[in-house]
Amino acid sequence: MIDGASHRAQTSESLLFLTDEQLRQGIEAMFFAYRGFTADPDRILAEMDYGRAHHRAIHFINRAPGTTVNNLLNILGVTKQSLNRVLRRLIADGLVESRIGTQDKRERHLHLTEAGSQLEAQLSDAQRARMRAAYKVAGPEAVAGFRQVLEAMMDTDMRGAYSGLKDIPV
Amino acid sequence: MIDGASHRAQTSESLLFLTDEQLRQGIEAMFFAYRGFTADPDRILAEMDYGRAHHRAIHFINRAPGTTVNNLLNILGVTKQSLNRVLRRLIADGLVESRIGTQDKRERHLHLTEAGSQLEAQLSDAQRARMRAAYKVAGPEAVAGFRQVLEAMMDTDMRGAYSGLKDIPV
DNA sequence: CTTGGAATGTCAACAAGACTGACTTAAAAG
DNA sequence: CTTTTAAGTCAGTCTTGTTGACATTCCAAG
Repeated sequence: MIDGASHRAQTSESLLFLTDEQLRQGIEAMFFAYRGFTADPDRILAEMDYGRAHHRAIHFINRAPGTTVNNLLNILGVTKQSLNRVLRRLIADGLVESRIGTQDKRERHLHLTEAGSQLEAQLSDAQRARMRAAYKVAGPEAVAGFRQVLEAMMDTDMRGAYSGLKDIPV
Repeated sequence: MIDGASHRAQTSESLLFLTDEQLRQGIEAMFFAYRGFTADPDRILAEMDYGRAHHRAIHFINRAPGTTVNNLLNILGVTKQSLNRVLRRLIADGLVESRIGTQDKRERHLHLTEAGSQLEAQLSDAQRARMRAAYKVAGPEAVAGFRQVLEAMMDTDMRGAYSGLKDIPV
């Protein structure tokens, strides 16, 4: 710090976006936006008696085909028992296929079936549509900022999980 | 549209941020960030056997003291039975006070007690701390973009609900 | 080779928090 | 006086999270 004046100027001007009021608005914006974010897939899922948990499983299986149950567990941050109930139903309904690992027979490798892929496409089309509309309205600069804040907000071990990776290292 | 060339330029250059891959990354960033967003309050709540539902009620009662049950219902987007279960407990535990309306005696106006305010402060301090850290890392420009995208992503009837209003008109 | 521990996955039971539907009470509005 | 509105309650269901107990499989140390 070179002098007190520059510090004061920084606190009173360029750091205005860090006031409690600004933060409260950000918190509420996050709450309402997340509701919008899930609203469209939720409607589709409700029609076929699935929930958000099924969506999350389908999404990440599509994203990383052949992923193991354990890997999925770490990404989703739930217990294996909780995930297992969801997977059991998806497998029974013919949306997901569980293949016993060839090298390690304890592992189950998960893949979407044709029907599973179709539902995945339907769900992510809906979710992308809203995201695309929001991005379009806000513009590329805003999108860059959006992504920066989200990245800084998540737990550090999740930082890289969504970028461009084939395998999700958690 | 003036000519095909300018249209092509727009699609291939300035709209690169609207690719499916970009959107997928945004979707996953939203998922992971929301988990971070709720993680700190969740830990505090778990210690006293409360859940996210209690947090939401406490947050919005603090935000709009004297709000009616019906108003809260519209903000939270749950059924009155669901909200009632949460409010009953908060009132029994002495965190929330329910005052019969003076003008319209059918209405119940909700206020935080001293103990309720203390918990609210504890929860929002934790949540603001993470938000503040993220804002600080990303910087004011990014924050502006973050807010723009979130606003565009929420349902239109929720747009104004979090800005600077005393009463939340839903 | 065997055995014990670690990893993986399954089954059962329970709790929170959402939902619907039916109903009551009290007060306001017509 | 009748209807509508605001709030609350009771009962039952569903999703999705939790623990605990258990089976299977792999691997490494003895």
